[in-house]
Amino acid sequence: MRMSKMFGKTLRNDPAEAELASHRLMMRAGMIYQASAGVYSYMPLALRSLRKIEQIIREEMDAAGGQEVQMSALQPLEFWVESGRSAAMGSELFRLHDRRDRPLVLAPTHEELLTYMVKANVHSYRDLPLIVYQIQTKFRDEPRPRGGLIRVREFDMKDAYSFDVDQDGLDVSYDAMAQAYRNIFSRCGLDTIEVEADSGAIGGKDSTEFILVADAGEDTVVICQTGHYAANAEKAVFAKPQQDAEPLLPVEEAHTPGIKTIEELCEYLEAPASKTLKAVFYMTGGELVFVVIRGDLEVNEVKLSNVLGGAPDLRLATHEEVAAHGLTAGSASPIGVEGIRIVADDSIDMGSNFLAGANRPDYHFRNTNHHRDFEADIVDDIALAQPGDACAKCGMKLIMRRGIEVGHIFKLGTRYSDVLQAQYPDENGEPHLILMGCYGIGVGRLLGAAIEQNHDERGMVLPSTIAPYDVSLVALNMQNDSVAESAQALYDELRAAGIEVLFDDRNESAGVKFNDADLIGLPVRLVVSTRNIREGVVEAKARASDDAETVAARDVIDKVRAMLAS
RNA sequence: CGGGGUGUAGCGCAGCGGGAGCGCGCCUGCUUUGGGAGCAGGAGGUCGCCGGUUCAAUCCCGGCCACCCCGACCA
Repeated sequence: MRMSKMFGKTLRNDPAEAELASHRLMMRAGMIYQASAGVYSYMPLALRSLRKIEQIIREEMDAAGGQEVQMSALQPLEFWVESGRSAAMGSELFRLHDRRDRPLVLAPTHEELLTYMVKANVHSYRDLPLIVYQIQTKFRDEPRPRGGLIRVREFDMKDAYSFDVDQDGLDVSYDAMAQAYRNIFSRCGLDTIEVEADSGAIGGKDSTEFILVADAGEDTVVICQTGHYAANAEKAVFAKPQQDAEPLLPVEEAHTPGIKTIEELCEYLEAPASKTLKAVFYMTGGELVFVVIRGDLEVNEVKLSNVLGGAPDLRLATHEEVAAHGLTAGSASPIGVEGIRIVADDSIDMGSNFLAGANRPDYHFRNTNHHRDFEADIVDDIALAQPGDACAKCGMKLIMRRGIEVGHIFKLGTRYSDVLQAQYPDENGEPHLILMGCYGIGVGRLLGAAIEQNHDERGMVLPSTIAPYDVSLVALNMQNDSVAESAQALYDELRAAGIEVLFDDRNESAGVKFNDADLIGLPVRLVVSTRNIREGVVEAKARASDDAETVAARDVIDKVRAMLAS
């Protein structure tokens, strides 16, 4: 490609709107054009990278036995009502009506439609297992798109879906997909970690996220220093500090004037936070939920939502809502509370004789104990892991990192086959529900994440496998006939050798060309100049390196190939 | 949806009750060519939209919209 003709110009100023490096650099390089919040068009440079990423994905999916399809993005709302996800996805689902006023959606993902397609085409256990995948545009009306391609409303995604006769088969498909994912990210030049994850609105049980560690990431992951355990903070478990059991003591009331927080209580009564019970109030679907957790821990709202069976619109209750139920925020405890669901973290059973609110202002109880003094309706792990907590597996300290979720794989089980009645007959003609898995990669997000992980102060430093071209061919002084001729000859020669070249044939100064080459960040830069021609050489430099070297003109192809391979 | 911020030329920004500007980019010509060149000339704007105040509004007031950031939410 001749840069003088390329659609997409570089900018000399950073666009003010872009904060993330990947967003800023893609804007500056003229790779993307924003139409609306979280809606981007891809210019040629970005599209070439995306096509390369797609091709890598396609090869690995095919190698794992996948068959590619393309499904309709426009779907009847009916599919989503039947699966129950119209309600579950709420306003995240783009909805529209056709001219006959029939309700439609722009598909945010394709489990429902593909399940119907499988019902129509899988008639026997002999047709299973089956892995089907698609690479296409999906739509989600995100509450807050951000970060360029990192979080968008219209996006390209690879989704694969597996269909198996039983759990063992699902496990095999899931493991095959996990390995394909490792291959894909590795081939794209990305360092990812695998973490246990919450499955959210997709549903299902086991799920693993592939996270690219980056400060700009939206997700927080919890990692054991040993490397044996890693999980999304939404899901992460940890070893809660144990306390020796004590003989149960009688409840006593303590005067605690003006004391409202755990911190104040601990100071006033000279007790550790782990000897207190904290009351936190949430609202979900109009119901107030009383949450109790040991004072040294915090509530994990995703875990809380899950133990409540998927609490819609879960949020902290306001002081007014708490007061309306006759409770006293700041000195509340579950003792004597009736008619309100009480959800407890299992930490309240780790220890005894806790300090807790007395349900009237300025008083607390000493020596409260679960079962003896109150009974929780649900007891489960609803605690949030914090940096420095102990790993549940080995006891080593957990650390926290920010990361970008580039892939997520789920064991859906019968979540969709049950509600949509996708069955197969076994050898005896007996019907069984098909076991499903689904496996997603955000293609555009992967490009953004790749740039997030591979850039310096001058621009992108793209992995060779996903760079839009292999080589920046920089001709210094195109006005000079010998430079123009020899650059053109090298351009032709490189292309004939199957090397993809972005030829900077513009009539720009050396500085502009070098800076643009650094910005776009192709793996190899070749320089043709009068100086080099005089010596019969071409200068070659890897984008990732500070050092350039000169090579004889006849050795350039071999040199470029070697640099691309390294 | 809550909080904060910004809307003036392609990009970055200044301005201010009465002439719409600067830097970069763009066009023409000449010179220049190893890290964002020089000189000369030039093009480009419903100052986000609607309404109000005023003799007069880009500027003041009100409403709306859009975009960005934090949070909520979310694959």
